[in-house]
Amino acid sequence: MTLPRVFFARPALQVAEQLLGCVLEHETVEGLVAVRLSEVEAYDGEADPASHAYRGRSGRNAVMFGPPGHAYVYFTYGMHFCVNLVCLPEGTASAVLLRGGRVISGAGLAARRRSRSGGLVGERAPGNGPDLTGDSAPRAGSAKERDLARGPARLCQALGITRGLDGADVCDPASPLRVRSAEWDSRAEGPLPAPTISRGPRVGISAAADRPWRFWLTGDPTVSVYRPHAPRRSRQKLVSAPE
DNA sequence: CAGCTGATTTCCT
DNA sequence: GGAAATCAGCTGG
Repeated sequence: MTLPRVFFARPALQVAEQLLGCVLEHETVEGLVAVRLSEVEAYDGEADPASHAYRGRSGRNAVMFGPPGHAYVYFTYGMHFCVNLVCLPEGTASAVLLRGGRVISGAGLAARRRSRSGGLVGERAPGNGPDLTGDSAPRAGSAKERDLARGPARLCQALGITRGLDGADVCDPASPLRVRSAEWDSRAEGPLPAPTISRGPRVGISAAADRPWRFWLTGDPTVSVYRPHAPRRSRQKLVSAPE
């Protein structure tokens, strides 16, 4: 079932841990792709130096200050999208970044989107030329299948998530983008036993890098590799050198 | 396999 | 002006 809004009306740390194993799905005219979440990170809004909301509200992050259970989608590095789910009541800005998962439905469509160069290529009009990449799913257990939604930008690409979905209500079963609870064990009348969860520092951030606010399913191959923040030498300006 | 670099644009200082 | 919650491709060991 679709996760109720009260699920998200809690601190991001709690929501993050319980989102593991839940399923994010996006339905478009192209079809449905569903991803079982294996890796997430909590961001504590204005109290968290690593959060986009740390310096207050802006055009980009406005959705984070809204009601819980909505998607905050941002664009970064000039080419990638990443998706968060907003937590806590309206007026606060915490959220959970979805960093990785396993594609459990629509793997063929996901693979097609992932191989479209760039990932920024706008929605192609239906019938706008043949799709040369084929529509067969990657071989089960292959590296390609594992990498379909491994990493926040790849997850968005596999699901076809762009800025157009910023603000989407993931608690509405009629929404194109929604989140289902982890599989239900009908025999035990409860959620399946939680797999082992690991936690550690968040990936690729410079501020508050010590807070262990990243959660993942222990041993799951669809969890992205940890990478500490690495400052990069700014690129030489492209100007003809004098003399 | 680890490590580095280019791509490319939005956002904030 | 510069860094960014990233990724893919290439290099060298």
